[in-house]
Amino acid sequence: MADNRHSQAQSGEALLFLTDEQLRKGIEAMFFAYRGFTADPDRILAKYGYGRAHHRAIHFINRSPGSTVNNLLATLGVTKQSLNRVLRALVDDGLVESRVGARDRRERNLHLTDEGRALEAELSEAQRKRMRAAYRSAGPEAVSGFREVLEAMMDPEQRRQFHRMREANT
Amino acid sequence: MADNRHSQAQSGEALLFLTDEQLRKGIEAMFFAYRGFTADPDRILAKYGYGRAHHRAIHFINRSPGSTVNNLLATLGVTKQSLNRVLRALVDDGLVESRVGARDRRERNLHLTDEGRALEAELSEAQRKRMRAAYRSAGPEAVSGFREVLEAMMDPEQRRQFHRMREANT
DNA sequence: TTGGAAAGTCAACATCGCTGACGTAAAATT
DNA sequence: AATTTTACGTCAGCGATGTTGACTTTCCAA
Repeated sequence: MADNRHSQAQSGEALLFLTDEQLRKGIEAMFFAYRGFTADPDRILAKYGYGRAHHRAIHFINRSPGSTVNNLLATLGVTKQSLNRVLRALVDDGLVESRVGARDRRERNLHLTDEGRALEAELSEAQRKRMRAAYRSAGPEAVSGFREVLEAMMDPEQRRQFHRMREANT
Repeated sequence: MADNRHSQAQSGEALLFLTDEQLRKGIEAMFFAYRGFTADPDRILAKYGYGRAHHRAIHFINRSPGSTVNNLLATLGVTKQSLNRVLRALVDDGLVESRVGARDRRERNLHLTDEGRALEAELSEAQRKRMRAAYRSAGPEAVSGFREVLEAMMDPEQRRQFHRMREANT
């Protein structure tokens, strides 16, 4: 139960990366890396009195300008009450604009203001800087593998969201 | 500012993975993948009325049995007050044992009880199952790249913790 | 023997998830 | 035209998890 005994017996080296010990190291790597991943934005957000929830909202509004609240809800995977609290703060502070939908007036189309874009840029640059350094040090092939494994770790629903994001490029 | 214009000019394809767009995709992949990464444990923890903080404590106590509270604090990167609340719940519920240190009686050596080990196994198996599936689908070379990039993303302090963990194997 | 480290505790607070309930407006359906 | 559904906003309350600050107890070591 503690160790994956198949790996050695079944096909030797080829499956060594599937031992329980290797999997545990992967789990721990995710834990520590995610801490690094959020560290820089967290420091910036603290300056403005925001949290990670605000960052995520800002990120995806910037990513898909004009998107509706419901879309954002699905992307973020939180309740509307939770998102509303965050969104209200951003709108009140003038970082996000909420426009009544043209086609369907029940909908609200979300956009970043200039001020919102400025914060997005600050957050994004810090995060990209770390990613760039990690990518550069690991090299293109490692990056490709990194992306493959991450994608395989997502739930199907999350993977759909992830790919939908790819199409939403301007 | 919006796009990394060097990449094409400087050395063509070789640096395409460092465009801002590629970096953004990496950032989003981390976000969505981490959600998948924690989804299974979260469901299990909810059954017992625990959260992620309990999971992390259980994981690292299992990983380094007999470790002190201070060690755990450094690994988890939280305050002792925050950890204490979690640890107290686990001790009260009989999942963790806190033994007075033999050499230094101020210290507390933390161990999982049989019940604690049972929950650890349940959580760990769920998480490893997902990792195993992701690793298998991506292949050994991808896994190697995955690990390289994750490690490069950590803060130096976190990387030290990460490697220290490697040595702590029984 | 006294200073300080390690651990525990209490209080208060903030972020950010959640559920439940309710209201309004607009679109869709019957 | 009346009803139902959808989209959004909001209030109230709760829970997990992080924080700072202050204080006590224990006990090693200079």
